[in-house]
Amino acid sequence: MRVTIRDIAKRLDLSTATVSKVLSGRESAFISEATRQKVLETAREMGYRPNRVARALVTGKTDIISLWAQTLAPYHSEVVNLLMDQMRPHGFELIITDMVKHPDWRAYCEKFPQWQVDGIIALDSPECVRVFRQANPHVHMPVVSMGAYYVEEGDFVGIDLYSGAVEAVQHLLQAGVKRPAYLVCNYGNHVGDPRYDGYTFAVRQAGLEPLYIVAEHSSRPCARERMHQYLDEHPCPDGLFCFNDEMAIGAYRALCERGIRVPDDVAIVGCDGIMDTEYLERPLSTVVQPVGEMCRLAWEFLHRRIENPSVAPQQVLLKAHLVVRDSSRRG
Amino acid sequence: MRVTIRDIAKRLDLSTATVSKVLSGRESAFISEATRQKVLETAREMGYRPNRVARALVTGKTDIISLWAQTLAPYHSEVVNLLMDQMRPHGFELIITDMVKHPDWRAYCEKFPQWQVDGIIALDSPECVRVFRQANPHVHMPVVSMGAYYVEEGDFVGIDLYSGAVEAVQHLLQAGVKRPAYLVCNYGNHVGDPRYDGYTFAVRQAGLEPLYIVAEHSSRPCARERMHQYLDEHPCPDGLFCFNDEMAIGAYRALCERGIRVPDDVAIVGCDGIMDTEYLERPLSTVVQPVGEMCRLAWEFLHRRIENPSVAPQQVLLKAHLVVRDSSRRG
DNA sequence: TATAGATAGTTAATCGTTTACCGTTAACCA
DNA sequence: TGGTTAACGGTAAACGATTAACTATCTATA
Repeated sequence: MRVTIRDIAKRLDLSTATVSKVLSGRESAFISEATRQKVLETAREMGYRPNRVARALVTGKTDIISLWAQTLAPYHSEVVNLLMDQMRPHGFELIITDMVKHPDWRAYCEKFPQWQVDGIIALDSPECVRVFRQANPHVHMPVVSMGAYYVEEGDFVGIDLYSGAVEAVQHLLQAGVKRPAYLVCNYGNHVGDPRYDGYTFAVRQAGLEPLYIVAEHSSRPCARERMHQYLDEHPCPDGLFCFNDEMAIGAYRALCERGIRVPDDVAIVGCDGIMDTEYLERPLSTVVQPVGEMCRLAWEFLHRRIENPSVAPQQVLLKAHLVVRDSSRRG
Repeated sequence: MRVTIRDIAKRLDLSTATVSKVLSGRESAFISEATRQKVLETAREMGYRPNRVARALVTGKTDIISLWAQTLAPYHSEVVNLLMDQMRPHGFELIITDMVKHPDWRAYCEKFPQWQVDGIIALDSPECVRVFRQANPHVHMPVVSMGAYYVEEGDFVGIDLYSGAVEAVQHLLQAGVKRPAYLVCNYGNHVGDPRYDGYTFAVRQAGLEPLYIVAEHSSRPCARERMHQYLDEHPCPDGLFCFNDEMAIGAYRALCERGIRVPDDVAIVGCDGIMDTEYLERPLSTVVQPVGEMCRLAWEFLHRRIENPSVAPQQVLLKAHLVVRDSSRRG
C-alpha cells in the first residue's frame, strides 16, 4: 500500500503536521534539524511519495498547465517544446488538449474547470476561450491566448501576420508574379484570419483580384489533394501564398508531381516558419513567427497571473517577418 | 466561489450523498426520477463543475495517462495524435512528459508516482521505465512500453527494426551502393538499438566493413551539421542508412547544400516513416513503422491493465517494412 | 522574579468528493 | 394484520495532505 505522511508520523511518533512541514520544505516552520533529518531519512527508507492529488485538494494548486491547440502539427510541436522549456524549471507539467479531436469541444470547454489546472495557454483557439469564459463567468482560471488571431480580452501574445501577409504578397509581385493566389483552409470563414485580410488588401492595392483556393483542413495531405483538384480544373496560378507551411509543403508536393517548377512556374510563400521549411531540397520562403519570443512571453504572462491573479491583463503583438528562400527567389 | 455538491444539497435540502449519486451518474443507485431531475437542473443553474481532484483523491483514479517521450519530434507528434484518438472516447487525457528536457530525469522517474496518473505509456524510454520500477517496487502503476527498443518486462509493443534495417541495407546494396554508412546518434552507445545491429549484420554479411557516422542528437540540425563536418574530412559514402527520418532529412539537406546528388551520388534510407518523408521534392525511402497498429495495441494493453491490474503481461513485436522512394531508387 | 519572545511540536479543521452502511417508508402478500 | 422487501435517501467515515491556532518549553532581558 501507499506510504503516507501518517505512516511516517506513526513510525517516528510525531504528528502529521510536523512531517508535512518537513516534507513540503517550507523554511518558515520551526523544526529542529534533528527531526528534519529523521523525517527525511524515514521518508526515503519507506519509499514515501507525496500525493499531489491530496495536496492539490487543499492548496488548490496542481502545478499543471493545460495547452489548448488544434491538432498537433509540427508548428505546435515546436510551441510545445518551447513552452516546456520555460515551465519545467518552475515545476509545472503540461497537459495537451487537442480541441479538434474532441467530438464536442464546446461542451468540453464549458466543463473545463473540472480539471483543476493552474492555468491555460490557448494556442490559436480564440473560440474555445470565448466559450469557456462565457460558460464560467465566476471561474477565475488564468488564461493566456497566443497565436495569430486577435483576442480582445485577457492576456494575449499575438503575432501580426497581417503585415507579414502584405509583405509576402508584395514580395511575390516584385518577383514578377502576375496573379498570386491564397491557399487557405476553411476554418471559420476566414473571419479573424489576418493573413486573409493582409493578402486581400495587398492584392487589391496592386489593382488585382484576389484568388482564393480553399481546402478542407490546413494539413499537408489536404492541401496536396486540393491543389491537384484545382489544377485539374483551372490554369495554374504563377504565385502562391499559403495559410501555413503545412499547406505550402502539401501544395509544393502536388506541383512537383505535376512537373510544375518552383519557383520558375510558381513562386511559393508559406507561413509559420516551421523547421521543415529549411530542409526541403528547395527551401521554402515563409513568414516566420517569432515562436521563441512568443512562448517566452506567454509563459511570463501566465506565470505572473498565477502568482498574482489581479494584475492588469497585458497584450502584445509581435511582428512576423518574411524570410525569402529558394521557393520564391527568381532570376 | 466554487459551487460544490454541498451547495446543491443545501439548496435542495438533500444530502451530499444523494447529489453525488446523481451527479456521478452511477445507474445502480436508487434515486427517484424527480430528485434526479431537480439535482441536475440545480447543478446546471448554479454552474456546478465537479472537482476532479477531490474525486481522484477518493477513487484513486485521475483519468490521466502520462506519455513518456524523448523530445517531441515529428514522429512523436504522430504517436501523440494517434494515442489521443484512442483514449479520448474513454475519457482519458494525455499528459506529455519529455524526459530529455528534464535536468534530472532519473530523480524525476523515481519520484513519478507522486503524479497519480492512471497509467504510463513509455515511448522509446526503456531506461526511464527501469529506473521507475526499481525505485518503486511496491507501486503498481500500469505501464506499457512501446518503441524500437526491446523491453523484457511488462506489457510491450515493439517494432522489429532489426529486420527492417537489414532490409534497408540489402536494398542499398542492390541499388549498387558499394559502402553504405550508418548515420546515428549517440544515445546509450547503440546498446539495444536494433537498427545498429541490423545494419552491422547486413554489412558484414556482404563482406563489407561497417561505417558509422555518429552525431550528437537525432535531430535535423544536428545531423546536417555532422554531415557537413564529416564530408569536410572524409570522402562521401555512396549510401546512407539513418537512425531516423529526422537525421535522414538533415543529411539530405547537407548533401543538397554541397551539390551532391541524391540518389545518384548518395542513396539514402531513413527510419520511422514520418509524414515529412513523402513531401520532399525527392521523397525519402524509409523503414516504415506501423505507428497506427502500435498505438492501437499500446492503448489496448494499457486500458486492459487499468481495468484489471492482474492480467498477464503481453508482448508483441510488429514488423517494420522498407518503403522505397526516390531517394534510393536508381536507374 | 516576572515577562516577552523564540523555538518545537500538536490538535483538529479543512479541501470536495465518494461510498459503505444504515434508516425510513410504502407496497405487497399471506 | 404483521412481516417481508424494494426503493429512496441520509450519516459519517474515508482519501492524504496542509495549516491556523494553540501549547509547552527554553532563553534572554529588565
